[in-house]
Formats: sequence, structure tokens, C-alpha cells
Amino acid sequence: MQLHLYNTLSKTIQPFTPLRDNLVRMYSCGPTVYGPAHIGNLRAFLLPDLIQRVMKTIGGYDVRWVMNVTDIDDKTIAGSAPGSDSWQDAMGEQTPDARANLRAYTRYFEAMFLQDLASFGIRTEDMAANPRATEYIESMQSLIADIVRNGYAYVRDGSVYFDVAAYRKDHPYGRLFHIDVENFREGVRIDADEYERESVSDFVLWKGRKVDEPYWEFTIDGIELPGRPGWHIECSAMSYELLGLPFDIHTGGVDLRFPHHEDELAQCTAGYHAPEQAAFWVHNEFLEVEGRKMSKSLGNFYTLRDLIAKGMDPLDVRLAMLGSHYRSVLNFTIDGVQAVATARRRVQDYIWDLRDRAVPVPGLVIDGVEAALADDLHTPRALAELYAFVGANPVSQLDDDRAALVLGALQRVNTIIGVWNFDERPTVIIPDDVRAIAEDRWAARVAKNWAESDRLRDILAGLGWTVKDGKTGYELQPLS
RNA sequence: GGUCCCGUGGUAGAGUGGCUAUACAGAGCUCUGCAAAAGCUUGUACAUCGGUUCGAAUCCGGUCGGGACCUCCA
Repeated sequence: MQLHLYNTLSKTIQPFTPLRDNLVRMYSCGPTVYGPAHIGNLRAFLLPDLIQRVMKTIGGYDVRWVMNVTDIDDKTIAGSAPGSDSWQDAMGEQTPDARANLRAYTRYFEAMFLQDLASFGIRTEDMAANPRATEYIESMQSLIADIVRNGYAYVRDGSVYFDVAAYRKDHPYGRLFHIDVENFREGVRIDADEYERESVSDFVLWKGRKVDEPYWEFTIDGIELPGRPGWHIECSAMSYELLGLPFDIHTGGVDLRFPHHEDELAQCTAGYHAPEQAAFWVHNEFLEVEGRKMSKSLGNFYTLRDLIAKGMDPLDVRLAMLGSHYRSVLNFTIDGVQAVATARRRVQDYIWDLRDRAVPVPGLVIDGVEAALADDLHTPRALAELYAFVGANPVSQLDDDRAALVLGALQRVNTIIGVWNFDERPTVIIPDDVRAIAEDRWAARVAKNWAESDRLRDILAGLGWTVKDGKTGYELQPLS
């Protein structure tokens, strides 16, 4: 099936075809590892996970997916500095070596972050690489040197800056985000850092060393420039090294369109002479929580771990997020997740009811679902189609052959949605005392002793069990 | 100051000119001793004002409200 994706470069939905053979090369701007994943991060990484799953199942493509890890920036430096209150015991003792501290700090949160993504159903095992910025310093330095050599950057006070004015003379700037040069930053607080650049729109490629901060040696034209990379340069260098330019898809949150992605693009053009960095730029919208922007000051800032602590299943959170389109603002609510949990459980019960009689057999494709997903990843419509399909195939009206096909069709959808289980129904372990009460109750019920039967049912409920009566017997289920 | 997006039923969320979205919740029914589960049926909507049109949630304009980016927040 032909896939279509919205491309921020063209501002339109375009048909998607890989640039090279049958392989989709995708780069996702990954996390800065200074804490556990919050639900905004989850939405941002759900997007490439969804893309790669759709590419494989519906597009029939192979995928090489790279998500970087930013392990050097202001926040990680601050967090790993002596006296930081976000330093954890598990990171070990801090040392006089700033780079060693940074490494211990970021490795700790990197592992936590990847775990969080995995529990949310994001297939970290499908990522071909998770390059760390600090491991590509030489590639970045080489790119920076090339940009300087090509006349699009200058050295100033130990730092290197990208010269936007020079670049604009030869290339378009503002391809991913409309920039109004006349009104640039009027009325907006100007970033007042201590670095000296020629123009406020210039951005830093290499930051000169600051006392007590991690740094790497760097020399351009015999000038010593100890320091560390700017933010944008890592993604240019690592995507070039690991995917080659141009690659197929670049993902990130809408906030990254400018300046981060615009500058990445400019760096690639200025340094690599690449006609394009990526064919498609795909950006996810932000989410709000209970109708307000998620922020720590409003008290509605949730990490995945917070939600798990509230008793939520990460897969319910995943399904809740898939319930809105990635390019629209999602209003994340606790009630919403609970509603989705019910819907997910019902489909799971449906699957297990079929699974009692059949094993999945491939062959049936739910066209409506796949057409929706092929149409710019329209998950809300896909889910509506999925529920309609389930409704149109009630368990009681399917023979075993059809049940196997229906299961196969759902399993195929689940390679993308990723929230259901197709193993056999798990056997419920019933404690002996519960079983004994249930037996007594069944005996009372058979004897039409309704009062005793109801009394025992209440006792079972108190023990956390619900009992469902059938014609010839009963079934016990734990109250979840 | 600039650029842009959004406002749909109790809740979340699709829908770009006429036709039930869907899910959860609610109501009724079937089944059941009563339940539970499941199935069936069903109500309530398109911020506001004006315009275009035979017809507008959908197109155009105003107003009100919310949000995003221009600040190394996903």
C-alpha cells in the first residue's frame, strides 16, 4: 500500500518512497539524558516508533532507525557538577574529572530513559544505534572545520559560530519554519549569554571551554579551541555518519523545527554540500495535561514513572496517545487513560476468547485500518476501524477457521499498535480457600439458596474475586 | 512585536459542503434467581456574530477564548 506522510519541508502530505532501494533510513532527535522520560518525551518517540512499524508492516520496507542520545549540554553539565542535587548515589562518587562525572551522570539517565521507552512499547531493540554525542566529537569537529573552510562560520573568543548572514546569501534559511527577519526577536527577550557572536541569529557550533566544565581539545588553522560542541552540530554529524545524506525521515517535536532542525539542515548544507539532509521532516505536536500546558509549576508534569506509581499501565498510556493524531495537540487526562484502559481490556478479552479456540493465521488484512495508517499515520481513524472490525466479528458468530483469520488480522494490526497480547489466556491461579468458598457458593446456588449464595459472593468480592455464573459452572476472575 | 494552530456531545477524539465516526461514561433491552461478563438499542454536539450557498461543524470575515514557535522545553 502506498504510504503518505506530512512533510514540514513542503507543508503538504506527500507519497513516501525510500530514496535508496527498499530501505527506510530514519533519524530521531533523541533525549537529553538528565532525568526520567516524561509523557511529552513519550509522545515524541512514539512517533518514530509508529513510523517504523508502519513502514515495516504496511510499506513492506526495511528500516534503519537511529535515535541519538544528547549527553553533553547545559543541563547535563549542571546536573553532573559537584554539589548538584540531581546526582544519584547509584552514579558513584563524583571525581575531579568533569568528563568522568558527566559520563556517569548521563549513562545513568540514558539507561533509565531507554527502559522507560521500552515499557511504553517503543521498540528500542529496533533502533539500529543510539549514538552518544560525546562519542562523535571528532566527526563534529571535522564538520565544523569544513563549515569554517567553506566560509560559513567564524571563530570568536575561543568559540565557533555559524554565520547565518553568509549562509543566507547562498542558501535558503527558514525552510522548516517561517522566519520573519524584519521582526526577528522584537518583543522577545534576547538570549543574554556570555558568548560573543556577530548577529543574534548566529548560533554556536563550538563553545569555548569554561572553568570546571567538561571540554575536548580542538584546533582549527593552528588555533587552540578547547571546548565542547554546540547543540545542533551533533545531529548533523551523527546522521551523516550513521545514515548518509540525504536519508529518508527526520523526526522530532514541533519545537525542534526552529532553531534546532533548521540549523542542522544549514550545517549539513554548509559542511557536507549535501543537497538535503533528509527527504521528509516529520514533527509531532505537543500535549497538554488536563487542558493546560504541562509544566512543573502547574503541578501537572508527569513522568511515566509518576503514572505507573498512580497504578496506570504504560500500554494504556500508549493507546491513549494513539487515540489522537500526532499533528494535533493531545489533551492528556487521567480519566482519559482510564477510559482507554477499559477499551483495551475489552479487545484483549475478545482476543483471548478467540484464542481459546484458534491460533492466529495470517491472510486477512483490515483494509480500513491500514488505509488510515498509510494516510499520514491516522491512528484515531485506524482505531475506529479496528473497533468496527471487532464489532462486526462477534465471537459467538465465528467458526474456528474465521476465528483464526480474525486473530491473524488483529495480530498484524498489533505489530503497529502494540498494546495487545496474543499468547494464550493466562491461567488464573486461584487460592484454595477462595476455591473452597466458590464451591460452597455454587452448591448453595444449585440448591437455590440465594441468600447464602449471595453472602458467599460478597465474601469472594471482599477477597478480590468476582464470580461469573454459567449454565453448568462458574468462573472466577480477579478484580483488577 | 511577528508567524502559525485550535475551539465538536458528560469526557476524549475523528470528520473540510448534504449521509451513524469511534471509544469511555449514561439510559433502555436480551441473558441471569439477582448479578457479573457479553450482545443489542439509544439520547445529547459542532465557541460566538455575520456572510457565501438550495444546503455549513465543514468555505469567507469579525469577535471571544485557548495554545505553539520566534528563549539549548518533546
